[in-house]
Amino acid sequence: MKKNRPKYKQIIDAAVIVIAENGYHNAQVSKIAKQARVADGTIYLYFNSKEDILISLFQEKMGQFIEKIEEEIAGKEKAEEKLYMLIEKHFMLLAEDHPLATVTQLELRQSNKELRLKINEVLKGYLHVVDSILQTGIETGEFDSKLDIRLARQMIFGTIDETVTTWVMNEHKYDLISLAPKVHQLLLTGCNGSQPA
Amino acid sequence: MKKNRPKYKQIIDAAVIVIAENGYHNAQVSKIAKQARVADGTIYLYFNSKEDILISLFQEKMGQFIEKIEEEIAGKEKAEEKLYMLIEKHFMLLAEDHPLATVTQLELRQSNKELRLKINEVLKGYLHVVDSILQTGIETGEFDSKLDIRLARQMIFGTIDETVTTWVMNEHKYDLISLAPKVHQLLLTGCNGSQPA
Amino acid sequence: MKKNRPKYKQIIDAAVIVIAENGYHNAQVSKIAKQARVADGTIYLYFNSKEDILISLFQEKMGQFIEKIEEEIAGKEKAEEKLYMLIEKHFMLLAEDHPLATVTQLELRQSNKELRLKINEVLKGYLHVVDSILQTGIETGEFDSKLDIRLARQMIFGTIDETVTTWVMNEHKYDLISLAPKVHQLLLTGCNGSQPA
Amino acid sequence: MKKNRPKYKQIIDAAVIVIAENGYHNAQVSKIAKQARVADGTIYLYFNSKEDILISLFQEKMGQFIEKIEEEIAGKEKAEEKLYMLIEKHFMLLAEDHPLATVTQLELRQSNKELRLKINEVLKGYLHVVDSILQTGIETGEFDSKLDIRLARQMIFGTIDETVTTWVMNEHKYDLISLAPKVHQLLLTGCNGSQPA
DNA sequence: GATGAATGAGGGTTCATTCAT
DNA sequence: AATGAATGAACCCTCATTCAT
Repeated sequence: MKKNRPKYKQIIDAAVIVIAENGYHNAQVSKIAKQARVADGTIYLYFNSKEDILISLFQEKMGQFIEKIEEEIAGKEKAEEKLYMLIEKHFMLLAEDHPLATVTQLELRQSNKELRLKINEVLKGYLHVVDSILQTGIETGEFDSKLDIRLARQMIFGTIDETVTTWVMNEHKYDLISLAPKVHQLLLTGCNGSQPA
Repeated sequence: MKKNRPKYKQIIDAAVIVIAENGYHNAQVSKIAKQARVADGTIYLYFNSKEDILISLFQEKMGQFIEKIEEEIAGKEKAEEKLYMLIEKHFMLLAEDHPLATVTQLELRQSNKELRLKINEVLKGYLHVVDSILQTGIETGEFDSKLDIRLARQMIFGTIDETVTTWVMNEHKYDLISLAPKVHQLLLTGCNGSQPA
Repeated sequence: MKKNRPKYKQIIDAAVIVIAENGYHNAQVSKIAKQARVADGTIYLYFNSKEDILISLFQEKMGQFIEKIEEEIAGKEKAEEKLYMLIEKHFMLLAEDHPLATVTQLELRQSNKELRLKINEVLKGYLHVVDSILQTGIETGEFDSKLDIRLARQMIFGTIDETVTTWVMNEHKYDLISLAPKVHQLLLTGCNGSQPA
Repeated sequence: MKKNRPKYKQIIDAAVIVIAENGYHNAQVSKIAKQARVADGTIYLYFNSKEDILISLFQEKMGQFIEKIEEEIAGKEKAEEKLYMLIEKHFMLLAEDHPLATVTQLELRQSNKELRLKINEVLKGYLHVVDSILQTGIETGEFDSKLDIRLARQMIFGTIDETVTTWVMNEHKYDLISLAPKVHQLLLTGCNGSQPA
């Protein structure tokens, strides 16, 4: 299995650094190879194409990302708490890895439509987590039973994503994690609907 | 003034179509010229560079976009109504111009960081409109006075944007405009906070 | 006759200035037109092509150049004096028109082989003047009767030309005209051969 | 070291041939690559730009040129003999490589001012050789002690250069080398001044 | 497995020239 | 005669990918 060989991760980590430092359009394969301390040709022993590196990067990183969030959420019972953990962990994981945040929020979005569709495939895992939180909330009666799950999911993802992107655009110059409570509050009331608290 | 000559708009409209059909990275200047029925060199009588076409495209289209929304909003008094018009008009304008929707939601985001920063400059006009709605709502007592305007703005823009992007990603195959009431409802309760209605 | 219409000279003078200021490769037709205060298209009422401007420029300027030198020389009897006037006048005419000097010594030499051959055609007029001086010198006994006229001519032209080019390369920062006596002395002894003075 | 790999010389030799055959302005990189039997991109593994090819070409060829002349001169004691060897070797080296002669005398002079300045840098090596001959001549008493070295150097270089250029312009149709004795004679008396031989 | 030299297709831009007004 | 907007051919360079070693 190629994914278990040390150079596989080595190349992906190199790609994150190179893209964060140089931008998507200046992240040539040869730069990634140099950063990973392998020969250009070696890249192609582990990946089929440059695009494959980027998809794998996203899968690998987003996979860990979702796993960690799921662990965090599993321990909570109420949807409200789960939502809070989702937001906080999301912010934390990106706040502690600036290059990754830059790559996922800005650089990887410069890829072509085809690649973005594949990335969206990976994102579905994240959206399932959001859905399950909403489902829990409806079952526990925390959320309005008439809540449109698809729209609520778009609101939650859209708001969190926009918040992180704005933070990255502002060059990480304020504290992202401390925004979690307010974002949580905003989204929560959105999901509550007009029902009494 | 170059912007008033017919070929200026002709080229921008051609650019929207070519980018929508071929994707950002396959939108060669020569293709845009052919679509606009002008010679390649003519492009450079109206624009300084390919990037300049894209920035102008965004400014031109987004400028009209914001203008139309502002007209719509001006007639309403309550923040709630203004917010509704913002969402509905936003959806309508993009629903009636699929190529433009594809270009603004997917393709133009593939541009490099520098171009994206310029695009953000243009977007500020939109965000000001959102801010003024929020301000109105706080003044009329419709919204929670402790509302964090920056976060609320990010929620509103993030949600609307994500909703449109998802619709585009799904190849416009369901009706976007009819989502307006529910999105409105979601965002409204988010802004209301826990105060009684 | 096109050459007598005022715009003809106007364009040629503009060309000299534009080439001197911008260099041969940055002397676009549109720049020359702007400098001459005519429309781009007007150029082509007076010249067949850009190359034609350059050839005409050289013919016009070099024609006057040779005329002036011939006038100066006609008044002298001895070859030695004629040679001195040739050198001094050559230096003077270029020293008093720096843009022309830059254009003829540096910029016009960047033209293609074909143009250079045409320029050489024009130069023949100058070389005939040199030849006639040499002829005079041989007839008066001032110069060695076994002198190879072609080589002597190349020495005279080559030395004068190289001296001017070096002066232009050094940005005209020393006095060219005052070099005339020494250059004259050098060339004269070269022509004298080993015969007693 | 790139300069020692076989393709480096291969490309430079191809450039000489392509420029000689097509002229400076028709010597596209792709033509040079084809002549050198390498891919276009390979050129850029050895040179930074097209201009870099030309500078390297001149340095490489002129470097060998000067070296060979120096070897020849070192064996002679009298300035007169050294001068003769300079002229003869200069003529010989160009007479036996027509493409190189065409390139150095005609084509490379069409380059822009910046490139020409770099070429002049290389030419200084040649001029130093001329200077050292003049110095020798003054020390041995062969040349007039009041000789202006700068002007004499310009005469020598200008005469030789003009002689070669004229020969190239006439498509090498007469024998260049056999002109050496007469050119030598001309330049020698120029340097002798009026002193007795 | 690993290397890195070699490949070659692809595109934004310039500018001499034309021609309808 | 004069204009200047429009034309479109031409070219240097980059970089993802390959393959002989």
